[in-house]
Amino acid sequence: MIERRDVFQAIADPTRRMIINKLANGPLNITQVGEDFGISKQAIAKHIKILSECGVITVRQQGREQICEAELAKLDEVVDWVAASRKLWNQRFEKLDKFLHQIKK
Amino acid sequence: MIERRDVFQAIADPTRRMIINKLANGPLNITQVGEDFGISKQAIAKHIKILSECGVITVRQQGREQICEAELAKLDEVVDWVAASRKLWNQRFEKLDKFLHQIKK
DNA sequence: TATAAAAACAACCGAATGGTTGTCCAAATT
DNA sequence: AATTTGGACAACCATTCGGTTGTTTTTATA
Repeated sequence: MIERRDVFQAIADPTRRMIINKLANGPLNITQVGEDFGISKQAIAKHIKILSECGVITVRQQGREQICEAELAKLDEVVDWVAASRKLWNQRFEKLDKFLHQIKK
Repeated sequence: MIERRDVFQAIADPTRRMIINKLANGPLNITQVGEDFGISKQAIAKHIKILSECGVITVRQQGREQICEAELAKLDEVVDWVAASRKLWNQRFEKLDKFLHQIKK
């Protein structure tokens, strides 16, 4: 098994997606991030760690608090991959069109 | 842990992303999909199952073969989620702008 | 100063993940 | 008719995942 820890894995978990959505409204410390999720603060901290390792969020120290901020530019990687897949798919139909056009003559 | 089996999980694995890319060039049977990956056909079949359960590909029987075809429209869910997160993020700055504009008067 | 709060560190747990091998069946091919 | 081929089914395995609890350290606050 290869080392996986990328944006795709970061957004695979629904709790992490919710964390990203929460942070999209503005920076929060870990305790604030964890509010309203029914899980322990430690579990949240682990998600935060994964998200920051993947570059989807950044974390900075401020006194005793750990402030988390969304880095939504990282999600470009995901959108780019989808776009590239779509391009391949469309090219496939273009090729078919060209072929059909050719045999019609 | 809740039952997770959605598009986000489907594209989380790099092998599955490569399968999607391969199928974006046109339909293939399971054996063909598995070529050039260094893993067993059974492992590929499992990935195919997950992808089809998530609606990212469709599988149809044709004689003794199982033909897989990409359903890239399903990836909209991912793009939509990213877009929604971005929207929140942008609104955040708009609010800040409005606030700064207000205190300047 | 005593206490509460934020978070790190560590150990543990059950379930899911990604992979393997072996057996078997049905459809093609020879 | 015999053999190959595509794939299903099942059992197994090590690792990762998402979560827990308990302890400790540091920073605020009453």
